Amino acid sequence: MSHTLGIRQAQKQKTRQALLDAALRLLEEQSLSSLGLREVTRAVGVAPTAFYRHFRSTADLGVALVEEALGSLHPMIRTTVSAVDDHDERITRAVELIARHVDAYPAHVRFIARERHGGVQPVREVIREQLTRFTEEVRTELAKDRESAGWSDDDLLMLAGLYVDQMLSTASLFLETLDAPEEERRRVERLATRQLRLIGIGRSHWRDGTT
Amino acid sequence: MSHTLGIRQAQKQKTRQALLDAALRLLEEQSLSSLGLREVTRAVGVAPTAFYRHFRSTADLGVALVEEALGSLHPMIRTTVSAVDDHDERITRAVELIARHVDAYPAHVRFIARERHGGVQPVREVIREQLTRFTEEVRTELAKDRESAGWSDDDLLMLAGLYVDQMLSTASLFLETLDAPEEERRRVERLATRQLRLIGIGRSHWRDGTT
DNA sequence: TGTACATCAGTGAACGCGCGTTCACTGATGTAC
DNA sequence: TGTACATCAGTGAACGCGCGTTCACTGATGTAC
Repeated sequence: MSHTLGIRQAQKQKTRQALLDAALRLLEEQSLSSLGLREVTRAVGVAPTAFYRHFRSTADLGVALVEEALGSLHPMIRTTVSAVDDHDERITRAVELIARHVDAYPAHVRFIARERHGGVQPVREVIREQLTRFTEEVRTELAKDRESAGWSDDDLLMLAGLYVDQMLSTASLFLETLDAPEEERRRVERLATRQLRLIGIGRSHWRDGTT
Repeated sequence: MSHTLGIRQAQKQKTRQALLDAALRLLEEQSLSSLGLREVTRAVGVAPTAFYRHFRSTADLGVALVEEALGSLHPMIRTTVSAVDDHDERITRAVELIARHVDAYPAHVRFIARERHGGVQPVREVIREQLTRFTEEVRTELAKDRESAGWSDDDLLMLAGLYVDQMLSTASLFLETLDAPEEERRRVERLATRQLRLIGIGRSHWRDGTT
């Protein structure tokens, strides 16, 4: 830590983070388009006007939350998809990774699922951009497999899209098992594993006779 | 029409439908949890208090919208999935059906995509129930294929879930192409077709060597 | 190290506004005879 | 067919409340010399 922040900057950061944290908690039970600025400041214990020192609006705060939720996820995706050679091993790892991520950051996952198609346009847009990046990163990793020889970039992107959709859908199912018996969670794990396996089988026989 | 409604009942139905239509239009640019009762009645041109003659709350209206959006879809799904024997033909038909449905009812589709993970619990719940029904219906249709011989009910449900997820994701992509050049729509058509085809290939090789 | 001035995160009062909900009502429609 | 009463979809005034935003402010932190 060579360049320590001044006291003033550090305090500002702290308040900003408190606003983000409070908003995320409030968003577990409502959507961004109904989140009030006063609601957030009340939860933090600062004056309503303090909000404007950090964000222009709740939509602006939402954009910051997207970056907090998805920004740090890229390296993780990358290493998981590429990690192993054995297919079943890779699938098991991916499903476990998703389960652990949902456990660790349930509010972030719920926020993304909710606002991906939510009522706040700039937030939808920035989520879409991040998911596009993810899909392209997955394609890059898939391209490295021996199995991808002869695949067009376009077909690889199609496959990557299928995987990303599948991961989001699985994350959303895991969210619903947070307050459910362990049995439910194992059911979802098994379902997601088989779905990924079926996609993998489709991949390995893609254009078998047509090339 | 043997049992005509009385004048009073007919007028009531008309107002109720006007409220649903106005709400659906307003929901194109916001989510249900921020939709105001006064907003809806203002758009229809009735007094705010008239709202209570039809719905207990905007959440209640949301539940009615889900039934309007998804209730009538079951026979359509059923016939499309089963219709044809040829795989590619079936896929082409399904993708076209989705495209046409999104064209005809964009606001309904957007509403379902938005509120599926939205901030209003009873609405989420009723959407989940409908989607579960769809998945089970798709399983029933898949079970009729010759190809499904030897498949467990559980595996068929897994496959049906994959198809339903895929259809929702495709509908959502088509939504984004409504104001885009025709070229974009054809791109989505092609993407969805290939993804469904890949899943179909996975299906036909499922457990090739393990049974 | 000390002093004088600049910066700026957070304050608190005030505003106008639209919200959901209550209530007693009106008058067209429905029903019983 | 006509009359007397019941029903009930939609009205309009009123309420208390929390909202987003403005503004001049305070006082701790930062900076220049």
